[in-house]
Amino acid sequence: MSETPTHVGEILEHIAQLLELKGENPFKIRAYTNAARALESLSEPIETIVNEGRLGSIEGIGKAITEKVTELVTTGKLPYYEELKASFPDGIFELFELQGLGAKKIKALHDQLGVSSVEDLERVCKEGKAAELAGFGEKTQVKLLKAIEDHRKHAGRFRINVVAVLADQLLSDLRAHEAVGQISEGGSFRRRKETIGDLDILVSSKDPEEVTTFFVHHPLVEEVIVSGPTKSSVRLKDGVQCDLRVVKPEEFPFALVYFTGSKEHNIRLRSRALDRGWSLNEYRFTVVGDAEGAQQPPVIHDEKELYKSLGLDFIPPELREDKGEIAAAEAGTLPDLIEWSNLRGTFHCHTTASDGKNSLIEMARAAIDLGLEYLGIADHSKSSFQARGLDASRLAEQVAEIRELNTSKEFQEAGFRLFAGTECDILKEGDLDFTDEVLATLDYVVASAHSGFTADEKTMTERIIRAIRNPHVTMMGHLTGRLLLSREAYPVNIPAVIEAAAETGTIIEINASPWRLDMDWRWWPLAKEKGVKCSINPDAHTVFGLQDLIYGVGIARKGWLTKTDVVNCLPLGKVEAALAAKRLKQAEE
DNA sequence: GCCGTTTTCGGCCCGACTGTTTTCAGTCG
Repeated sequence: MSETPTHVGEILEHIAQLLELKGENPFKIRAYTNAARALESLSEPIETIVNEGRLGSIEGIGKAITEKVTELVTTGKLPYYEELKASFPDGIFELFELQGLGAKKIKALHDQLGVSSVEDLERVCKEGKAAELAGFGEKTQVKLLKAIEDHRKHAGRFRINVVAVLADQLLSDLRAHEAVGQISEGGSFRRRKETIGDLDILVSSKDPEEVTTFFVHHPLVEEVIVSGPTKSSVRLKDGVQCDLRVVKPEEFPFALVYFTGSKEHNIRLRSRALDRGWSLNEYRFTVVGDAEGAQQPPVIHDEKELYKSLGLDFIPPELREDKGEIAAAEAGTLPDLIEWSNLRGTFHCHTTASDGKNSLIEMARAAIDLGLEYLGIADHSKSSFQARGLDASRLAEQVAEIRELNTSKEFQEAGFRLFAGTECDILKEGDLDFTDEVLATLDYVVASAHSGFTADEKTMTERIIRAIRNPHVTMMGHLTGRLLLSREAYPVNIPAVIEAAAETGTIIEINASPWRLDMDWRWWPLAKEKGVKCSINPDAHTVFGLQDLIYGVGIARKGWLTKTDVVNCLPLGKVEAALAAKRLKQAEE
């Protein structure tokens, strides 16, 4: 069983928590936390890095942690961790997930009341014992019970579409308020992460209390968690937590950078500021040390000027993940990221022929309304029984219908075109659900796996690569099969798949459904480096589903992609050749 | 435990809010 990066990262995170419980040096604790983060943002298998002895060259991983991770990856065990863990029960880690509960309090609860799980904590709180501990009180006890309830009700994160709806409403209502000056979303939502923990909103105002009052009384707010003069937290409908910060107008750019994060990105900016003799916080630059000789920081009006003052080009929020964006901004080599307006069409949509809710013509008209020049239809193939997958004859009927529609006056006048495709199941062994003769009648083919998810990594990878080697497979659909917050990805060696895609000229999809956002943004820089093209596909099952494309654009941006990396930025006149390129190439070879 | 051109010691990002205190510790982001 191989150690996934997340698994190793999780163990380092646990070590940090255990050291905290033991009251260790805070900086040692931070070192483990930093190392855990560093490993979680890797874009290649950790085994490779360990085997090639490159672990120590990752920033935040030094001699001691290199040894421990190497031991863990090569032997599957880490005695140091086992020993630390021996003094505390396994349930202790879940306690760290409760709001308002940290290491100090967990330790007090454990040592004095024998609390070793969330259930234990619930019991001692109900018995009134928690309130008797030093530093605890009645209010703390009530808050802990509430935290347990919240944890059970809405543990975890939210898909981006859930947060987007709330954000749109709140931002537009706040924007209309007279006391609100500048306003922006922040946090992981602004960075367009695949899932969002909470929604951050930043406002500038000369009357912070007025804005805060308006905010905590907004109809979407179900509960106020904390509320101070400049900072408040509420629980919205659907359980999403939302934090509002109100700052002075001149503080806004500093606060916006600060609250957009990521934390790692901010730490880099701060140390860059220190190099220039300035301390950077969420409000301003301050000259540090003996001001003699230190240069005065410039006056900052917006984020762009802030980055410029640190010798950097403006870094789009999606890139602020400490994955090389600072170095690129310094060198002036940041990519010109793809934008929504660059999309000219899209592929991989469903209709009522399989499991979609709208007909062919309804989907086409919705695409025209969105301003698209073309739409690729890819209904399920016959093995997807549950989705009413099409067999060869139903597919042939649909192809005929598409060809017919393309000659219609309506399409001609709109300069619009449908492409006939399929979302063809990858069967066991990597065979496809249609014969090559059938596939050859289509404009393009999306190949996806919808079954056999329990196969091991080697089998799954071979299956997918075999499908990729078929000359008719234009693009790979939702590469890992993950359903965010619901179903884990099946194991697949992504670098190997990227390699095969590069070799064969196979496109890889960004499935833009907020449930998938697959292939993950962390892999796109590698794919781009290898020359693999991307297609941003909505996997739409309704006319509204086409709008999910916007989330796919966010993920493409996070993956450093430009419009030249994305095939559906090509105009109608050129995209056909891009779809045919692989078949031609393989025919020549 | 990590890091480094003031480099092998002595730093390590910084501030808001809450509750329990009576000036501050704990937690969070």
